[in-house]
Amino acid sequence: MVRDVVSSQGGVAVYRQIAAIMRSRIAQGEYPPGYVLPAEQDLARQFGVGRDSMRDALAALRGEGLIETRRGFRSKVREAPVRTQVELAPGTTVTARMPTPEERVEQDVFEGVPMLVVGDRTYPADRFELHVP
Amino acid sequence: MVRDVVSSQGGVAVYRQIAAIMRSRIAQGEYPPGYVLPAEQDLARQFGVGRDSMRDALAALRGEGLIETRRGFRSKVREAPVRTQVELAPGTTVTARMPTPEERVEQDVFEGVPMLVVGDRTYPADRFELHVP
DNA sequence: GTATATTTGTACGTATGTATA
DNA sequence: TTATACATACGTACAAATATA
Repeated sequence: MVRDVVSSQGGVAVYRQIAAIMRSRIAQGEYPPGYVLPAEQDLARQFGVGRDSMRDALAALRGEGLIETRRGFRSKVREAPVRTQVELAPGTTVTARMPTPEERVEQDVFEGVPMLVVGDRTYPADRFELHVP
Repeated sequence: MVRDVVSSQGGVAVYRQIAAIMRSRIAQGEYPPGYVLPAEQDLARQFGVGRDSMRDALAALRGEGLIETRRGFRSKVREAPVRTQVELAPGTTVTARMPTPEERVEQDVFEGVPMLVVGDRTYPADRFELHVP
C-alpha cells in the first residue's frame, strides 16, 4: 500500500500518525485557535488515506478537546475558553469525570470536555476553574 | 430494515439507542462493575446490528468512562476506583482536561478519564480526588 | 514451545441521512 | 433548490494481542 505522507509500515496506526501530525500543527500554531480545517474528504486526500482513517484521526483530536466538529460544518480548532472562577468552600472534595449524554446536551458541553465535580455541583471544565481560598 | 431491539425509525441513531440501553444496564446493576461484556460480534448479533454500530456504541460508553476495552480482551464494566486524597494548597487553581496521548501511556490512563490540573501538577481523575482544607 | 481460536484494532469501500450554507 | 459537509450504517479483509489446546 503506497501513501504520500504517512505509512502503516512503522507499526503505528495511520490514523494515529495523522492525529500526531495535526496535533503538532495545532501546538505549533500552524492551525491556530478558531482555524477551520479542510473538509474530511480533502484532508483524507491530502494525507492519502481513506475516509475511515481520517475520521478516526479527527475523532482522536476531538476526544482530546483540541478540535470541535458540528454536522454540516467543517472542524474547527478549539479556542482557549474564558473561565469563570468558582470559589471552593473549605472541606469540600473535588473530582472530575466525563459528562453524561444528558449533561452534554443540557449544558452544551463539547466532546473532549470533562466535568469538574464539587460536592453535588458540576461545572464544564472548559468554562470554569476552581479557586482554593 | 428490520431489527429486533433497536430501530432507526425513531430519529435516534441506532448506536446511540444501544449505548443508552447498555448505559441503563450498567446503572441498574445488570452489568455490575467488573462484568465482562459479550464479544462485540455477539452483542452486534443480539442487537441485530452491524459491527460498526456496535463498535460506535461501545466507543461512546468508553468515552464516558463506563467501560474499558483492551485488544484481545472483551470489554469490561469499569470498577469504582479507590481515590487517593490530595490536599489543596491555598491560592491554587484547579481545572480539568483530557490527557495527552503521552500522558495516557505514561500514566496508564484509560479512555474516558480526565486529568485534574492543580497548578503544574496533573492527576488522573479516577485515582485521585482533591480536598479543600 | 507451537499452533489455533478468539477478540479487538485498523483500513478500505459503498450508500444514505441530516444539517448547514 | 442545490451544493457541501459531517453522521450513520452496512459490508469486507487483514493485523495484532490474548488465551487456549
